[in-house]
Amino acid sequence: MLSNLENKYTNLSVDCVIFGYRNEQLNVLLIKRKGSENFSKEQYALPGDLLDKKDSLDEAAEKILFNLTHFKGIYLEQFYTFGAPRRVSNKADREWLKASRKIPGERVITVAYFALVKVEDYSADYRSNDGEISWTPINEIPQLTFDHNQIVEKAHAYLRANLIDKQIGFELLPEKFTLSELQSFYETILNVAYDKRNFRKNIKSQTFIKKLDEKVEGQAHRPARLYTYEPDKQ
Amino acid sequence: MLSNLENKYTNLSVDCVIFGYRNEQLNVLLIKRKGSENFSKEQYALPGDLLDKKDSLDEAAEKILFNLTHFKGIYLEQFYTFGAPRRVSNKADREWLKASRKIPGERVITVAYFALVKVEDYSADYRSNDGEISWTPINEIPQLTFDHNQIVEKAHAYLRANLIDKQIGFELLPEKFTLSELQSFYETILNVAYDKRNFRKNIKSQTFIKKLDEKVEGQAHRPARLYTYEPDKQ
DNA sequence: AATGAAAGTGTTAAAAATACACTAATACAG
DNA sequence: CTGTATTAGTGTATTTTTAACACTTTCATT
Repeated sequence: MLSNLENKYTNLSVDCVIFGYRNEQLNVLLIKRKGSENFSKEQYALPGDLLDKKDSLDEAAEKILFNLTHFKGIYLEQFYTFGAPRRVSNKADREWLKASRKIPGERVITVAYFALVKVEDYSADYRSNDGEISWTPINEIPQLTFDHNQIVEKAHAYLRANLIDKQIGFELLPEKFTLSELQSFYETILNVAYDKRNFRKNIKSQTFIKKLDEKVEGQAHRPARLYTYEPDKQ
Repeated sequence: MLSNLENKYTNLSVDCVIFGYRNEQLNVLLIKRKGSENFSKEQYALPGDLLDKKDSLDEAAEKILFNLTHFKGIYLEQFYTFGAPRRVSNKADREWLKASRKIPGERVITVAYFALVKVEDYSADYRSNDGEISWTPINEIPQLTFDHNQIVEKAHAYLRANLIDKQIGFELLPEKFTLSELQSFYETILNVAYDKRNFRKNIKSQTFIKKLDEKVEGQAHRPARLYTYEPDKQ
């Protein structure tokens, strides 16, 4: 089910770094490409596609995301455009390009997007046309095709830099969370440690975090109160 | 002296929002296009060009900047890529494209850069191939071609958001400045007011602002001490 | 010598950030 | 049903940072 080349730019693509939080770790969605006739080794890549001539950049990113997750309305933001002339340089990358719908040899400029999904909402059943997709902890990311490692790195830096100010962390957390979970989440992603009482004092001063009348059940210790994120309207 | 079309992408350009600080105001460098045969009204635009197939994005931006200012080593940063399919939509823009080296009708995606120059270093004698260039106060920017107004707006927001944290303000100020100038500079760009004593106390606690043994001369009042910016090495 | 004009300076109060240790609620094992 | 293990939840005192506020100094000009 290859795309019609005529409708696509051959030198412009959109790639997505899709973050999810699971098992107390930040994860990235990667595609495992199957080996081709000419090139049998497996390779990992970011989900992406050549830009359709009809689409805006945002639309292209939304489509990539929808094709993988069948979700709409996910947090999505453009963060950087990569275009070194020798992006497509190594042999394996060229082989794969030859075997796929892209034109080998030409330099491709890619507009990189940054998506945040709540993994528990996400059904991992979907497969990309390009291969299997899987969550990979950010610290265990293998060598990726092209300059995708560099793209992930920049996305990661962007996430950290904006996690608190832009309140985007809540796009990664489930609807309902305990304060311990929230603290551990920030600590993991920012690689810092917070004092429990100060953290909670701080959270309680923020109007956009609402205490619910619900508690976690079924744990062999004191049940934790649940909270939810409600962005301030105005 | 039109560029050779064969060496350029027809659907990818780089545009620069070049900021300067003069007359106590933030200014942007604009190009005034002369009217063409078919279209006589003057138009203003950001400096930019189609991407050369050999250049990286950063190199392309450097070239645009060098052609205008004959300076190298200027602060330059990519900040966003614009690519709505209908970017090139209005009649005037199409006329100009037809009259210039670009291909009319095709959608152009532009990678926007953000440059900061010290205007007193900059010789305004140079002319672009596209027309006269001139500093324009940010509050007096006319309607620009394509979506350039939107690009300027986003660059402006980016400048404000990063002015203090990234210490980029010093790229706009002269080498030596007084604390009153520095205060007024921040107040102008951020549209805030600072208390003089608190501002100075704050500045003096920052290691990267060095007091010089020099004072401003020739003013009919107490001469102000000069300071300079020295980024912390490490 | 007097005037005008901007430069320069310190203290106090309020707010925010930090450090720190015990009690409470539940499931489970015995 | 009692005790234990485990995580949730809570308050106060100290330090640091930010904010408010008005007068004196230094020069050029008349």
